[in-house]
Order: sequence, then structure tokens, then C-alpha cells
Amino acid sequence: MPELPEVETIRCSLELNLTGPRVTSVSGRSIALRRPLDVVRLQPLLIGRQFLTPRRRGKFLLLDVEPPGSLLVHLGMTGRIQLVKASLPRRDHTHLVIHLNDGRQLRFVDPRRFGLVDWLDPGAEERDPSLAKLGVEPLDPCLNKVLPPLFRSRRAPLKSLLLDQRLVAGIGNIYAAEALWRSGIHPRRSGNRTSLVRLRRLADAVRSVLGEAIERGGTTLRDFAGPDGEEGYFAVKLNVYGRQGEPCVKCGATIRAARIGGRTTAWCSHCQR
DNA sequence: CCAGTATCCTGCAGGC
DNA sequence: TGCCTGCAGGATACTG
Repeated sequence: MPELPEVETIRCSLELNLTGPRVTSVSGRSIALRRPLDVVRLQPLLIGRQFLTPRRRGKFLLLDVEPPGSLLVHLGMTGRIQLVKASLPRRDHTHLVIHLNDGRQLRFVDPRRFGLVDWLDPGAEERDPSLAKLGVEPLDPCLNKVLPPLFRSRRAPLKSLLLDQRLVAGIGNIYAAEALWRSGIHPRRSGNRTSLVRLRRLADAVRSVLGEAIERGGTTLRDFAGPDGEEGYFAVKLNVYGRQGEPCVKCGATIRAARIGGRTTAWCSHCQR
């Protein structure tokens, strides 16, 4: 489900609400997620420990604890993290529950099970097979210097390149489509057939689209810091994603959609060349 | 190495 | 109403 802005919003919420209490117990069912979830292994690693300020890398969350070590979390398509009172009924597909000594629980819920929760010993980050391959952080101010040469050496469609986490880490199907629309570039255009000027524009669009989404997430964050404290997903104003058949907000032409690199992609055939 | 496809899983919307 | 199909915001193993 979530892309970088949603993960960053969750990270921010956990920074405000998860640091402090200690873990009293860990429960759940060991089950096949993207990586096998091993609840029994997590118990001695987490019990008695305290969460520190969480970090994010691409769409991964790193929940550091003291003494040192980290929970590595990825939400896949349908993963959710809840930080709630223990009395709140559990949703279906709650795979892991971390009990805290202030009466709350950190829960990992994931119906489709494309997500993961794993343990990283101190220093294991660099060796983790998923983390090690990740490309540049898209919010890095240098993105418009780094992305153009990277994309120019590929002939896959820009849409596919944006989704490749080894090149840029954190963009998903929604924000890839939105960034292409914002920069006026056709999603099927090949990397090596796109000018450096336009690639710089694409990089800037990626940064601004993600940045604005995070700001809106921050706004939502204030709203949902309510009684149950459930993580919510926020509705960003989307200009092309899911709008096929509707008029382009810029030019009025009909938004089209097709599969590119196996993923449905929407674009404006007039604005995007 | 690169590009494209199949695949893991559940839930839901739409067609008949 | 129920059954079936296809599709969903992801990552990766595999193929050519």
C-alpha cells in the first residue's frame, strides 16, 4: 500500500509516540510473509527494551531499540502499523503484537502478506539483501544531479525506471505516475531517449510530489492523533493516478491508462510527451 | 547486464 | 443472490 510519504508519516508518528515505554511481551503467529516472521526469535530480542527514534530507508522502516538492534519493517501493499491501546479489538491478519508497559501495543497487520518484519543485529544493515541494493533517497537535494545519468544509461520506460528501487528508493506506482505528469513526460519514454534537461525536471517533480505528500501526511497526523491512534492513510490530491477517463486538470484532455512494465499507468496524452 | 514476465497472498468490485 | 474474473499502492526469481 504505502509509498515513501506514507512510510515517512508513520515514522514520524512513531517518533512522537513510540519512544519511551518498554516492551513487556511479544505475541503473534509465525507465518510466511515476504520473509518468514519468527515471533519466538523476536521475543528475547525485544522484551525489556525501549524503542529509539525510528529511521526510514526507501519504503523500509528501521525501528531501532536500545540496547542496539533494529526491527526491519516493510509494509508491502497492504501492511499497516498500529499503535493502539491493548483493549482495542484486533483486526484480521494481525500477525505481530508488541506489548508495551504503558498499556499500548504496536501491531503489524498485513492481509496480503507481501510485507515483512525481520530483526537486524547492530551493523547488519549494510549486509541486508534488501537494504544493500537500494538506490538514492529521492528527497536527497542531489537527486537532480544523480538521477539523469542513471536513467540515461537505460532504455526501459521511465515509468519502470522510477519504480526500480535499486535506482531510486521509495517511489511506487502512484507517485511515479504523478511525477511524470507533473514534469510533462510520457511514461513510456525510454530513459536513453530523454534529454538531461527533462530528466532533471523529472527529478525535481519526484522531490516536490513526495515532499508535498509528506506535508499532507503531517497534517493528517495531527488529525488522527486521536483516541485509538490508528495509523491512517491520507488522500493526496492525485492528478492522474486512478483518473483514467476523466479530464486532465491542466488541459482537459482525457486521461488514458495502459499497462507499462506490468503496472497500470495513467497519463495525459496531451500534456505528456 | 538488462528488460520483461510470473509469482507470492487476500479482498473487493464488476459482470453475468 | 452467488459465482467468477481481474485487479490492487511491492519486490524478486526467473526467462530470454
